Amino acid sequence: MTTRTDAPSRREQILKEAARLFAERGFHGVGVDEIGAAVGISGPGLYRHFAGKDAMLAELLVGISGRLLTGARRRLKEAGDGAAPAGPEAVLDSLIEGHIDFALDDRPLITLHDRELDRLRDSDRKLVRQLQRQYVELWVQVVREVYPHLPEPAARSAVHSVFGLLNSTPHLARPGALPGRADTAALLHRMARGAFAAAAGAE
Amino acid sequence: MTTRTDAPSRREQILKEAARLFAERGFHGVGVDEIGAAVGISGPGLYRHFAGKDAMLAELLVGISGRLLTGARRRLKEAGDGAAPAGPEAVLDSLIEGHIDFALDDRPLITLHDRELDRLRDSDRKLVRQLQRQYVELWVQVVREVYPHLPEPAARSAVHSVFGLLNSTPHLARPGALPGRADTAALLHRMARGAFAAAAGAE
DNA sequence: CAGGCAGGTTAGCGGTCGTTAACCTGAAGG
DNA sequence: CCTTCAGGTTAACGACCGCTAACCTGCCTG
Repeated sequence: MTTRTDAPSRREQILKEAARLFAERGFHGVGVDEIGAAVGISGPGLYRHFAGKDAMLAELLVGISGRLLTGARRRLKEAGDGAAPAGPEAVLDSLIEGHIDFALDDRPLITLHDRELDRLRDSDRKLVRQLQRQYVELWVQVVREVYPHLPEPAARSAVHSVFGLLNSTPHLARPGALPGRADTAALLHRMARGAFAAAAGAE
Repeated sequence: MTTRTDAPSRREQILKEAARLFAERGFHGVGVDEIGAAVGISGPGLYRHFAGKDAMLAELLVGISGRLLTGARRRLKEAGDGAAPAGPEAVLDSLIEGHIDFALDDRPLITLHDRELDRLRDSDRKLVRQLQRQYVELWVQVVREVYPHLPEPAARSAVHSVFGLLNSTPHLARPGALPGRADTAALLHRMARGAFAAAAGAE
């Protein structure tokens, strides 16, 4: 059978370029003509695929938040399966690894994720915030299993701060001039664990 | 003599409100009429104080980068003075403390600092980037004094990541619902030190 | 008291931008 | 072969926005 699931399908092509442009110059800083030009069509042709410029941003942000959350849930469940369920430390490592993969592979989306949220319609913004909140709470629970005496507010602050740390990848040198992906991922992972440990240390 | 250095001087008032609005809705998302309204005058009255909207953003970003850098240099020098010069660990703590103070006191500026840089004229952008680079290099040097066996590229990445961690404060709950300023500062400080230690740990 | 100037005001211009309207075209289907 | 339709095109509209022009006004100063 010839089902080609890898077809980039124009729609996804548009979303990818739009994400890049929005991340580079901000939502209001990019015109629809530019987005069209980036995929080889021009201006209003985009309206055959999306209801409007807002709809592109909405689909991007909902998609990001959703994928982050479902990925985290999958990792949590996988850790719980198996004959010997993994300890909370392994689950935390898995969450960190997943977030790093995302931050390294989809830099533009990471940038958009906490930058253009306020440009959404109320309903979309609520949805995205809800997904984000669930993602955070999932992390908070795991962190508190690893460090049981860390109070919940401190754990939540720590999670947000570690997100800030992991999401700093867009600032880490433009092309591949830096120490290779694997090394960067390892460094970020170590720092995240170190930050959590220190958060739980003196409190 | 009657020199009142505390006069909020309209100009600073405008800058403060502009910073808040830019941080909330993005540079392109805010109109000059809104900025004017925020300080009680309306629209074009701003042009008595600034050459244009771009000039406000430029002054904000140059000001931030400059204050961060001069603050860090001052702390470095103060540590070197005195009969018993402070060790590198104390200097690093001082840098972290200064950055946290800034992040907690000027949230809108922190947000603008790495978000709207590309909206500047070439000359201003170069200046800001140069100031930022010097600030980063200053941190890198101090970090490498504390952890001498940490290679420079890793140290630079670690510094950027810690900035991401410290600059996450805008995401930490809107009003003062969270655990008080001092506790937040202490938590961030601990996490930053833990992250650096972990960065130097396995490499 | 005259004059200048700092610091406002409103009206309006010129450009840009998101969106719609109207039209075109090539490929698939009966 | 005719129709249909997905996926484009260009033209143009309406709104908005940054900025300028022209004018006003109270305060300081000689």
